[in-house]
Amino acid sequence: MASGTPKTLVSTSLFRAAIGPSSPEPLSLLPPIPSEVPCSNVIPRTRFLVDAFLHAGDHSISYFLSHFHSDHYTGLTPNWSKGIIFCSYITSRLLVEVLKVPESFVVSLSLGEVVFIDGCDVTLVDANHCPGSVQFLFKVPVHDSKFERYVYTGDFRLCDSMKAEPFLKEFVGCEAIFLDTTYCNPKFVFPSQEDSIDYIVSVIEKFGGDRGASKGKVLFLVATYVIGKERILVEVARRCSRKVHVDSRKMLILRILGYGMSGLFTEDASESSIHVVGWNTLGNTWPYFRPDFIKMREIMLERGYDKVVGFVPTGWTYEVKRNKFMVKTKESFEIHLVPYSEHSNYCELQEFVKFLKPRSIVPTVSADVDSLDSKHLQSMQKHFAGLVDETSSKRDVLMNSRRFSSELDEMIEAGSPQEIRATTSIDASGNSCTTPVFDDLSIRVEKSSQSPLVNREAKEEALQELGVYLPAWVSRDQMLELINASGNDIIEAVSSFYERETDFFRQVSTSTSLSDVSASLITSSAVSLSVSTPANNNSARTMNLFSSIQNKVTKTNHVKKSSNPGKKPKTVSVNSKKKRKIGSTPETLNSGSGSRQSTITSFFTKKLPVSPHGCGVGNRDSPKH
DNA sequence: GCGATCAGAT
DNA sequence: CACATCTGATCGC
Repeated sequence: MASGTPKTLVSTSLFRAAIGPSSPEPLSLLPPIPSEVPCSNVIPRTRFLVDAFLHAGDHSISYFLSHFHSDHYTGLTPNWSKGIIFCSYITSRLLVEVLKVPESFVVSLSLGEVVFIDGCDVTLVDANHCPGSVQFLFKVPVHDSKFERYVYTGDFRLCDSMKAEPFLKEFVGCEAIFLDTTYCNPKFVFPSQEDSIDYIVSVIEKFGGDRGASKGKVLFLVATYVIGKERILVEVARRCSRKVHVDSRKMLILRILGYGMSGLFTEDASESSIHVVGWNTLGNTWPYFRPDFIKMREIMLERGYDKVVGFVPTGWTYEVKRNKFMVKTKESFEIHLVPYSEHSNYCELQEFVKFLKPRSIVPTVSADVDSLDSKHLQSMQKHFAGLVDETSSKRDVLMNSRRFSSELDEMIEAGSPQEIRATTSIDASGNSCTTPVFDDLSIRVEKSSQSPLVNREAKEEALQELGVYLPAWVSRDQMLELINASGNDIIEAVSSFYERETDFFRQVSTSTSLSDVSASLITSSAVSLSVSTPANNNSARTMNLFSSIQNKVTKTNHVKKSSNPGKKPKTVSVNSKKKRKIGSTPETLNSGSGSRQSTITSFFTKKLPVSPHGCGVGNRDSPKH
């Protein structure tokens, strides 16, 4: 199929082709989209579902997958038959070869190519997340030859090339952006990927010399998960001029990703002293990073080295110090926590929104609509400023939403003298997504005739802003101090606050037993910041940042002591975890017999024919219609 | 027994 | 809670 000319695809016809002569009903006659499908996964005015395969059903026949991470593709099985899955080429290969999704249901689209699907123009642009990750641009017709434009970022990390992307530019001022809000909080300020890679390379080179053969004394370990953060490996291999050792699992994935012939990787451990290890090999990251020096020693002895230097590239860290990388050391082991992220950080999210100037924002992360009841929502909205809780996903959604909308006040734009005012509208829970227009979690940004912000109100604004991100017990005076000390830089202020908290937590946690931690934390947090904690605040409220840690600790202890070995005492209301009935399609087309969730593990346990030069897999042409 | 889904661990 | 993944238990037929 020639490239260049825009393709025209109609999902229904593809679907028919895929499932045979018994054609489905016209789109308009499909059943309504069930209300339990989160709005953050449905493109308004369409039947398009994005990254929502657990919600697949008769109501939709066009599905989109932004990237190949399990939390986005769950629901896809070898028996998939509910509709066409649109994704990037790399993702399509992974779907077919790893998950064994029937190839006839997978359609890969090229980046930057406008495709006509079910009456809508759809374009893929790179998401700079993991290999194969894309953002979807939907141009949905409404009436009078007008369109609504939607950007679905999937998981993404902003980069310069993204802002230069012409297709994305055409979506400036779009109706809504479905945004990856994973790190939508100023406390997450991590450096650019380049800086992080620079750091890793510099550490490796600091130890210099012993490259190549088995004589190497220093073993370097890089923790990654199955797919993602390959750029670190590629860059390290390239810039350190040596191969990176991976096991056969990782190598198979890398082949599918197109690195098979790069010569950057080897399965022969003796060829390299830089080895890739599994995500949890070097330690656990929760609730704070605890290195596993025992395992490191095992690996060191096993592989015949004298010293081990590990890298854990993670975006999830309480380490908020900028330009500083945490290093854990013991004997001949050291682990570098490198704040490497494949999600956009707070500043980048701001920048992206500023760039796109959307009319509304729909958070796609932590938007657990099922568990958001209207009462809770409304009360949170009402007491919003005081209810910020870093650890609550429900609140995060609101907070981030709110955050963005107020952010828009400043960001949206420059030239325009008119103020843009944001309103967060939260509907009653019964709101159905059948007409997938915005409700629940989306924020409408509307024009208003109010006067612009007056300068002298700036301080107050900043204060409120800051209040959103700090625990409720921080006093107004303290916030003022933080603001002043940071030169009115909100992010700096939040950052320095959490820096102190984190430092303190670390001190305490290394010098006391677990059961003492929570008590110490409460006391010392108050002390360290000279906070006059209101007596009527309960402790959970008081210890905001670490409340979850605290809960975890106490809960764990409690469980151990109490007679409740099997089950974790959940306080979540039963009905909030209602079972969602996925519409089971009567058409059990092509379903052979061996139907079972194909996992990556099962993929790897099979012996795949490996081509002589390790490049045979995944080299086919894109399965165009 | 089997597949789909969830809870928990890693 | 959680950057993602996998195992085993449980649910439902």
